[in-house]
Amino acid sequence: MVKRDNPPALGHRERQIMDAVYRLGEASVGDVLEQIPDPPGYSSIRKMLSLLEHKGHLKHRREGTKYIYRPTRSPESASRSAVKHLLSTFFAGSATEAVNAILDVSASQLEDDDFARLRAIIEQARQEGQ
Amino acid sequence: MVKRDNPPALGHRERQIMDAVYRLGEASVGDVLEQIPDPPGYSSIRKMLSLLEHKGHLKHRREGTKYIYRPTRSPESASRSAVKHLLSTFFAGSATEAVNAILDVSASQLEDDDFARLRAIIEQARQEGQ
DNA sequence: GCTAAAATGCGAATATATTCGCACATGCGA
DNA sequence: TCGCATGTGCGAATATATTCGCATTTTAGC
Repeated sequence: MVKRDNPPALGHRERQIMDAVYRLGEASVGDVLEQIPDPPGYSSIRKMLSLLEHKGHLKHRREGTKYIYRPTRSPESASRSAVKHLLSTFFAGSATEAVNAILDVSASQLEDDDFARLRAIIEQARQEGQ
Repeated sequence: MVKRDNPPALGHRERQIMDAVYRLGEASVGDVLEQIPDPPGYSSIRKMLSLLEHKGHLKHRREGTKYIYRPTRSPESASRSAVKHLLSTFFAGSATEAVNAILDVSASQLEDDDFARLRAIIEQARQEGQ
């Protein structure tokens, strides 16, 4: 009844698991399990990981008796996409609005050093952008 | 066979549609349709919207003959969550790293005004954070 | 070599999400 | 008033995602 050509998109758990792996850099089944709130059983995480590998989002290596998974896509690439998506969804593409929102969320935890670093980052971007 | 207590999470299309509505602020079926790449039929979008309303994520009002949907959660609240999630997933919670990534992504489109604004934002955050 | 512990492979049940078609309502111009 | 264009309501088929249990494999120690 329906055509279905496009690459299948990720479900909610799949995204949770991918996020966990990105957060950790690389992860075993147990590592992922610990990252997920209200987690399903060990078996389910395992299944999901191998499914994600099958779909091409993860790869694994063996370490001793267990599998260690990591994303096939680099963190840089993935985060770049996530940032773009965030900007376009909530900030009309405006970098300044997005930065403002980030600082709102985390201003209370920043030290003088961080603000100095931020100024430097902006200055560098200004020079590179021209 | 399985327990199921928790609030059901959003699927891929559901998220796409919520994102579209946030991007637009408010949207009719057709508006959403235009926002989605490789979109399903009009009927499907419609179904999804009413489902999302049923789940409590959207509400609608009537405008002439059509429905206009908007999120029940404020853009501020939703974007704050999205920002936190982005930070923790890709930047180990570091605001400076996140800002750096944003500027990487959009430095080429920024004007002098924007950089001035960024400096002001940082300065303001620095003062508020103390 | 045998056993327990810790992992994986895989089948298969179940829950959810996603898709659409058909019927009905409404507004509008011929 | 009739018929078309544009909308909604809703049922129901289908596709996907999610869950888990059982069998098998592998490692380490006795």
